[in-house]
Amino acid sequence: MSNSFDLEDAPVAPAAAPPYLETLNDAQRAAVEATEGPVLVLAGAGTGKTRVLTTRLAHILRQGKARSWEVMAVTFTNKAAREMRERVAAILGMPIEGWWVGTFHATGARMLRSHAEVVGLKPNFTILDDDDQIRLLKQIAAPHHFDERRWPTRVLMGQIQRWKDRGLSPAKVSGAEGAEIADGGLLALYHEYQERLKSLNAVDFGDLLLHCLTVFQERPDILAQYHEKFRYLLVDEYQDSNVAQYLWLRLLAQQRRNICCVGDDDQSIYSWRGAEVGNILRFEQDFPGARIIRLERNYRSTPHILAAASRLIAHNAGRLGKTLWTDVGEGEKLRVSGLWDGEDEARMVADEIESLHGRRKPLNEMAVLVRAGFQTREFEERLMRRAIPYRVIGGPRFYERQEVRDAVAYVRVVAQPDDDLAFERIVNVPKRGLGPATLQTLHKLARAEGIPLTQSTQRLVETDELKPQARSVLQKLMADFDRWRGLVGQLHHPDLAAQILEESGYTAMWKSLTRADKSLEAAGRLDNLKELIAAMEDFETLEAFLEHVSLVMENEQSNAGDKVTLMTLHGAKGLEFDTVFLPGWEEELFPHRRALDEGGASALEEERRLAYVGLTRARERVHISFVANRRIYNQWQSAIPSRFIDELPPENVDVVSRPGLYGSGAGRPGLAEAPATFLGGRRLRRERRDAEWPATAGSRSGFAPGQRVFHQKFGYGRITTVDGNKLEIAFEKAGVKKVINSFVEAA
DNA sequence: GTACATTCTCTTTTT
DNA sequence: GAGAATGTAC
Repeated sequence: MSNSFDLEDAPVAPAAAPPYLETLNDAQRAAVEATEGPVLVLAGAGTGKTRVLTTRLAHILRQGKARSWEVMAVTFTNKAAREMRERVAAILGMPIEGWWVGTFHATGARMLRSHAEVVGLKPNFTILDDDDQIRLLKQIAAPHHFDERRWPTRVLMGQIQRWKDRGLSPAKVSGAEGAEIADGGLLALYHEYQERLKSLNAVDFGDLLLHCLTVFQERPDILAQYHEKFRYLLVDEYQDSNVAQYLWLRLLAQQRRNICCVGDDDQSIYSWRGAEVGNILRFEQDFPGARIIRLERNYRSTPHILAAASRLIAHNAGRLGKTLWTDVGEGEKLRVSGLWDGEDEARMVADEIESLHGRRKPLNEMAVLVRAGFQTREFEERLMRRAIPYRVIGGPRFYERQEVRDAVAYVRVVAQPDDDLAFERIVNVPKRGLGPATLQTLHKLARAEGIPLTQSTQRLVETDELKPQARSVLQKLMADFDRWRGLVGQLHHPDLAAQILEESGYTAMWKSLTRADKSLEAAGRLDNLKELIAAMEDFETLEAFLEHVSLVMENEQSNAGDKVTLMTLHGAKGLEFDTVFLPGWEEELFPHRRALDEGGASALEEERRLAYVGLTRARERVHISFVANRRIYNQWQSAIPSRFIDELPPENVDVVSRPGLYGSGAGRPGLAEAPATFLGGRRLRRERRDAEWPATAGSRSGFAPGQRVFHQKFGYGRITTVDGNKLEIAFEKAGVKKVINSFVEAA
């Protein structure tokens, strides 16, 4: 239908420049007006990226270059997608229908629903969440007897995920690489996992794009339809795209080549999830003749903040390079505080917040940005005690909460009887006296006959295979499900959901928790269930609701009121605040030790980009802090300031370290001058804490103290001493052991 | 066979 | 201080 559409049919473009263009600077305007051909917009932090993106989209529609259903815009978060919709509609002054603006995953799902049969699925396939994935893989892996210690299911899942991120279906994983991991066992598992998903009529998140690639490759005619349909492609946060997303985009863009990617290589912080900075660095090669437009004028931060961020990020190699500038006035220097411990730090932040608030600064304009989620706790406690309102972004998300997932599973079993994973989740919730043995029986029949669990259960209930008690309980449950299914379409779906939760005994289960310490929690859970049911009102059908749940894991919490924001640095990307607190700038925490252990030098650069993201969130004030003593689950550890502190330009920073505390931060001679910060940092660490520290990746032959290793019998550990071919290793589970180096391999 | 209590690990970032 | 894997009591 859209195929018949021609440019000639479009409304004639107005002669004068539309008003929305006039407030843009030259670079921004160029990025908006360069509609034809491939364009890469390198948008530094605070340079008006979203503005350009939305104006460009509005411009394309307003100029009549395409109808709304002929543009596709992809983002990474639902929030970004929503914002894009709203802002474009605002510019154009009308709501826009039928266009493809959404996350990569939602867009992939939308396409895949139309062509599911090409990859052997039915259009109503279910989308598994993380938890389902892990449980499924665990099931599949069980008979293979993987060494749990060496290959925890999470790790296996992670590797499969990474293959998917790289666009590799099981058949495409190279033999060599497949054989590398668990002697090829994982690749076999990957095959099996995909088979199992297909038989469940389910996909995981990675499949949403991976299957699209397969569809495009096997059915050029389908791809051609999309070429015809989409005249313009827009991509947000391109630096975070993975290989699968890149391939997907390239296939879609290859015909018309009207693709515009916006991103900032300095803000690439998702490589651990498969993102490839290479995608943005390589754009020109991928799309010959591409135009590169740099947005370098920063509208957000003071010169001090910009200078500090720029100096810090300059320590990274392999950047495309941008020079951010601003013409706003000086402002305050960054403050770096050294404190005694985490409590001290939280108190300082709370003091500071109170003082700013006393000077009429809104709490909404203050944020505490941490490296890892658990760090928010200390601040929460302190803010609560001071009665300073706050909100925590991230954390346990609404649709990930146990009670919400249980409730959704009930609804899923009703709407999609073949959904084994949902069925399994709730057969024995609330407790119905069904244990592993009974489940085993259900599974056995299902597998033998190749039927879903609901069917095998139905059959077994009619026999004497099960124990009488299990049989009667399941009989009732199956009858309940039948009844509820009969009500689909009859009853308004939120009411049906409420009825299901009531009659299944699920709500009663929480209500019965009357123990003092649990009753508050139970009340919260019941509230969440109510909220879930209320949320269903927004959807036409049960199916539409379930799709939403699968794709939108975000917590749309009410953000009303003046509150301080607490969140991770990752969560803060794209946001801005007048005042930003950056606590926990200590080695091992930031940069995080795990990141360094696993990713070496490139991970260090990513940690640095994370620091850069943190700094550039601030408009007026940045307050960095580190502590000398940090309690990592019941043990006190002494900590040293992050190397990133030494990478800040002294002239833009005020150090307010408490006297007598170890490390005064920026400007310390010796540290700042060390050629490679890595080296400097390490020498320092050696003095302080001897053998516990990780060696950098790439120690030469043999083993070195501090190195992380794996031992067949003892699992993972860290070398403490090396004596010829004898090693002493502190194992994570087995304690300290002496072993011969040939029994050990680098982890 | 199930349900509950006790032990033990491990804590990065998430569409 | 939480989750899972294990052990123990019905």
